Amino acid sequence: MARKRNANRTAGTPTLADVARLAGMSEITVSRVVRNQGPIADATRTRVQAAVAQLGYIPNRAAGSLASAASTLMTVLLPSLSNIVFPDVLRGIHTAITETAFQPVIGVTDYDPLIEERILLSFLAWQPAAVILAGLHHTPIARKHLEQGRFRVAELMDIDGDPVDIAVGMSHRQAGYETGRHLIKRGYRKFGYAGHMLVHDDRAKARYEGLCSALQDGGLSLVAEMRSPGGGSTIAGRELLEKLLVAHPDIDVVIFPNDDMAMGGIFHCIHAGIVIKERLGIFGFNGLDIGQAMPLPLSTILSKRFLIGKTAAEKLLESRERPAEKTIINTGFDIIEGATA
Amino acid sequence: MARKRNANRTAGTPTLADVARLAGMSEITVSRVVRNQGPIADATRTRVQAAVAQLGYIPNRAAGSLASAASTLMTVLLPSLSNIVFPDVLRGIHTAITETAFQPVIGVTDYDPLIEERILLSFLAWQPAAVILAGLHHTPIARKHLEQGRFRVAELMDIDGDPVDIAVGMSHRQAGYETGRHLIKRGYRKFGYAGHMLVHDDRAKARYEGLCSALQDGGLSLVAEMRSPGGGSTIAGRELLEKLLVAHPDIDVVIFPNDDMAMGGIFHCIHAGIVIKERLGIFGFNGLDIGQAMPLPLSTILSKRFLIGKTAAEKLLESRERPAEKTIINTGFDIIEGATA
DNA sequence: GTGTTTTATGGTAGCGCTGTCATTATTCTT
DNA sequence: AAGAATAATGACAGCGCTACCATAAAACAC
Repeated sequence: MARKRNANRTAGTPTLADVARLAGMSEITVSRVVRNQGPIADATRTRVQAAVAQLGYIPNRAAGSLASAASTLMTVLLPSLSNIVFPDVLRGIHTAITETAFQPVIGVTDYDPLIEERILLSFLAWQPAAVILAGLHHTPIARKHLEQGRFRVAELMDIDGDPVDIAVGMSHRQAGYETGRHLIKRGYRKFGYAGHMLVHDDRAKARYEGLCSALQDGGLSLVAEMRSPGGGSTIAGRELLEKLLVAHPDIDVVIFPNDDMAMGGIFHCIHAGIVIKERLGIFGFNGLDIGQAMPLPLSTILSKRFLIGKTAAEKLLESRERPAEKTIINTGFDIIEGATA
Repeated sequence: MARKRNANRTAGTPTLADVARLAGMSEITVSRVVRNQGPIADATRTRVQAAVAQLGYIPNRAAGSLASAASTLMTVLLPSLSNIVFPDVLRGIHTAITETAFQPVIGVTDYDPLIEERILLSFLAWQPAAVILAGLHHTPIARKHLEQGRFRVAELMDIDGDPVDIAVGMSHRQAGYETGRHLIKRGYRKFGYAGHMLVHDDRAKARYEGLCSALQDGGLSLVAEMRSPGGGSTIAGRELLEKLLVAHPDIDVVIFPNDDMAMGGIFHCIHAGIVIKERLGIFGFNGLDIGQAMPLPLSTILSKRFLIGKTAAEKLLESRERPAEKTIINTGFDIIEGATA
């Protein structure tokens, strides 16, 4: 009767007790061997491992997490998967944790703090060992949980602000500013901006503001500005630049919020016979490989997405505890001069 | 004494018992309300929900999974994150499950069945509700676990083979074959292939074989073939085409295993002043947006990656049980005529 | 009005593992 | 050689939840 429930559940799936019985050891010893924890005699280890292999034992992590009040899960909340930036970050995270026991659970927030909050709470139900999210801007409730939780927190991409524990990324404001200065130095004077309408893309916004402030410091300002109602795709960039040039034929350089859109801009120029760089400069952001493989390599800023993900995950692995003090890691950025501006 | 352990663990984190006490109900009733399961009087539900909100109760999924021998986790194993194809699939999966209780745990296999096996086993420790992986080719051990596990299985991308439960994808062999037929119809006769050396990319291989067999059926064969030692990037495609043309200047069309490489090929042609389509046809695979945004839209095959992910996840959500019989869903593909071949 | 089903709730016993505290054998000090 | 430290193992309770069975009240059948 007592076994009935078990019979219907696990139906032969071996447990620690089964392994212990076969190896002639206590459960706790088997547990220690499996977790590679505490002092174990070589002979014991060998015997247990043989029993594990023979039974094909797979530890039950739900039971383990419950007993130890900690899991091996790492919550990763990303704004989007359409934008290659975030798969790159995820790849970096994955590279760092691939040889560890950590397993990433991922959520996509669509750049919406409320969705982020909802997903975060649902993921906290697993008592994750760490939480990685993008940006420094979260809802008050999310922020409270991040600060009080029994897990480490890394906030990626952005470092202009006050992190919970660890921030890894770059200053997007500064990147925008440097973009402006670079283009002014190149001799451009009539600046256009071809953006998108992703309201919650705080980082694109910060770059935009940095750009404007560089122009201002140089005695200039944007002479034209448009935003694509769709997302920030290549097609959107292409169509938007066409419109922008109809409305403002006098601009001599256009800044796009990302490389995808900038490449759309290039394609429009090729199509319309506009001489890139001389007649119209084009500048992107991200430093995608494909932009650098073009006949005219795109002028842009290299954001180190893979490095950001990898660094953050490595930092989180360093300790089991929450860090005593906040850390900000600036991975920086590189201006890629390219041939389009 | 008995409380000591608890004190050090959860330190105030409210449990079901706390909610039950506050609401004046039994734990099981609270559990039912939280899970939205079984008949509950409206008044009870309201009272419980108020208590949940007041305490900020977050259910402990580890305990829940242990008790019910089932989790809300969905294991997703992808070959790579560098290739945009898989983030697209993941996006589709995410779209399908975003309003459900499922949470994706992802692993990256690097196209290696042994890594896939290792990650699969480590993820099975969570008793996932479903497993999604790419391709139909797995190690015998992995296959055994997939067949015997208490979860549903979907194998994505490929349908040329024998699935465990559900396969969602397209026939890559057929796609390769159609590519060959299409190009022959277009008048091309001297075929070159510019591939990569990802040994485990079974699908690229299947397309290659389909292509060869179409050529054979048309009384033709590849006159030139090279493989880039690196991955399948745009840069690789650009450099490879240059080399291929040096060795075989007579070819009149080149097929690439993906759009990224094909775009590299286009960039080489633009750079070298080769008239695309007339002098040299170029054909890719995937139908990426960026290829269609180019001045000469890339001739390619649209693989429906997002749809594959979404369909698979939806199918998995349909039932809690393993399906009685195997299902193969062909999402098909579209030839995009483009302007490059 | 009696029997039967349905609705709403609760008691209890685990799920499979690990933290805590003991216990015994072994090695090291001086 | 006696005491102290270390290495190796085990007993046992309990983590927070849900499956299972039971019960009581309400609704329904005839």
